[in-house]
Amino acid sequence: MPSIARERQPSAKDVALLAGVSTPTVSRVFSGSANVSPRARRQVEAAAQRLGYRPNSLARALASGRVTTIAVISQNTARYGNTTTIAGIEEAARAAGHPMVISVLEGPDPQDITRSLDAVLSQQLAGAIVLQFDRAGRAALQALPEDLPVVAVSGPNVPGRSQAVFEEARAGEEATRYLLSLGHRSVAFIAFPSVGHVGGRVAGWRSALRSAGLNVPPVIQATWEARSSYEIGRSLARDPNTTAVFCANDMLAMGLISGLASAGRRVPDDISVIGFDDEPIAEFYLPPLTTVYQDFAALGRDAFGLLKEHLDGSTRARLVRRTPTLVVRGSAGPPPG
Amino acid sequence: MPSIARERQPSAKDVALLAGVSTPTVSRVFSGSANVSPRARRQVEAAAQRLGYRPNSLARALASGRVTTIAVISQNTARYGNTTTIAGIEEAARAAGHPMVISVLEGPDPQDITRSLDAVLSQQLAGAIVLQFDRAGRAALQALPEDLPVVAVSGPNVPGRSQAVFEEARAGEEATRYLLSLGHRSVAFIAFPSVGHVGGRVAGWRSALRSAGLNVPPVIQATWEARSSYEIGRSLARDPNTTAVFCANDMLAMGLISGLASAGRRVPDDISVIGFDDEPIAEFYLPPLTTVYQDFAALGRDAFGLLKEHLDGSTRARLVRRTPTLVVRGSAGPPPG
DNA sequence: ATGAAAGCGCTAACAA
DNA sequence: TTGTTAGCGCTTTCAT
Repeated sequence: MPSIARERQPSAKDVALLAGVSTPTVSRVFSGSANVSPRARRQVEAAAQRLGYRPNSLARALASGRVTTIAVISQNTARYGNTTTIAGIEEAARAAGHPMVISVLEGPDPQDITRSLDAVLSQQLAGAIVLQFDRAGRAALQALPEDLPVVAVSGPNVPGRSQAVFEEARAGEEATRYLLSLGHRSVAFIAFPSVGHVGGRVAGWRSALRSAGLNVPPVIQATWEARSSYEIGRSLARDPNTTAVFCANDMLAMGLISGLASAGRRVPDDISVIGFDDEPIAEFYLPPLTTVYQDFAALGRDAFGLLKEHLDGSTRARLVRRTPTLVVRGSAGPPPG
Repeated sequence: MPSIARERQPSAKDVALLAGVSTPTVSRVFSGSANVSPRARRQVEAAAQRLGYRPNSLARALASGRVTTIAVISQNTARYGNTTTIAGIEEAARAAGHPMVISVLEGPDPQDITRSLDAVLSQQLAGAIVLQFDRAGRAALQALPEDLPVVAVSGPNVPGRSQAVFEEARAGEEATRYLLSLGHRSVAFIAFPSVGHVGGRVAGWRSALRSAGLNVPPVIQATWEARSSYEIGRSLARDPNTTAVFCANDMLAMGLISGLASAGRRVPDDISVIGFDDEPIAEFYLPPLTTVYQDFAALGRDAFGLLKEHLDGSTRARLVRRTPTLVVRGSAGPPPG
């Protein structure tokens, strides 16, 4: 465990000495206590300024038992949804004065989880936000101490914990119905790896198909990589029965369209494709992607808001929902012929 | 500054009591000291296990004066390059046992910088990595204490500090020469907002044009948003003289192509476009984007490696370079006619 | 190899 | 309003 010792920073004692007061007074000034004479306050502030004093937050947390650091626990931080959600959390946390550490889970195995969590828990957290976009998130959620304030983001329901989610099922239904309304007789679904439950998007797709009295075809399984749906596109190109595909996210939708194109099939003329997420690039894809917008940054802010309620003493688990919205652009149209 | 008090966690004292040893012995066991009898070690480990003891890293850092947390300082965390670089840093830091906090700069104004930095510096950092993809990074770099181990990533040269960079100029030159070799008589350049110095990509573009004895047209200024290059595309569509465009990143390239398409101009038939970064989607864009690959994750790992050298005692500032590589796909071809 | 004592920089409880 | 004293949970001497 490496580290280096650096030039000593000024302490409250140094400031106290220079200001001609005691350390607790310095402490009072910096913790915003009212009970300080204007004179003492002035002197302390001047001294602190001169020395470049900054309270040591470690010592502070240790002495007071109050800790403000929150952790964001996630398996992948680079994918669009994760990234944007984390940025939303960070923004809200920063505004509320909470430092944020990021803890990346190496995988869904119990050992990985335990190791990652041990590392972050030794840090004395005020609370944690767990991203359940991946499978590891679920496992982590269960391994976290009961009495630690925790909020889950997305994923399956977590009894007893606050949670911020999108109403994916509704959106999935809407997207599927939209495709149906265009005249398609069936809609295929391409899924990314399951998060350990029936995702809302799939559920919505199924239910829309069923309410329309249609058969529910088997889910087409992809990975998280656009390449996987590219390959799927190449084989789907040979299947004249498939006229509409609903993809679990934009990356898969774009990979699919690209694969389709490489096999000579055009979107939306030959086949319609809908994505999910509305990544910034979706609007500028060719064709512009019809997709479902989700405000990930707001989801992240929601999550922090929920955590904050617990930090402020609430013990009630709350569920906050956000509604994704269908964005109609150019990748879906009527079936050919 | 909110926070909550939770159930007391077991301390070294509790473990010591249960194990029938003193606290220092517990400390020795957990800090991997050799001078512990096998018997004591066993008892301590058993007791710790039973109590679920985890050393308090705050107290540890405070008592030892050794601190391991590193900070990543950046203005934007959501853009592709930033995200991926941060993931690379995180990966390397995690492997080396260093917790990582993320500190987002609100803007390039001195007050913003000071505020953000104060918050993160009060946390007793072992070191920091500053992302200079944005302007704020530069300012932050200068505001950081001299004696804090710091490494800069990308951006202009920083005397006295270690730095991990891409050889952008070389790559920019190569991309431009490639366009020229296709038969284009000139190449336009679309830039994102300047980071306060002449970016390597622009420099490379200029130098390639000059060596070919060509005029250097004015840089076309865009924002970070694809929409801005989309608009540029719409107006460029009316200009028959422009047959090749080099974009400072893939987002701008895709926005441009989309804008061009909306005005009826096709890529690469009517006009050639090259991007920079090779985002995962670039390969699946239509047309597949010819671009310059940069291994951001490796850049992040490089940066941490550099920081680690300083944490291990080195005071020598080192520069680590990585070579981007041209990836030829379908968005650039010979000029029309 | 181990324990007693001191101290990291701060805040809390109390007294004045 | 202010200072004194004690203590947060750990590590570090320094004895033994």
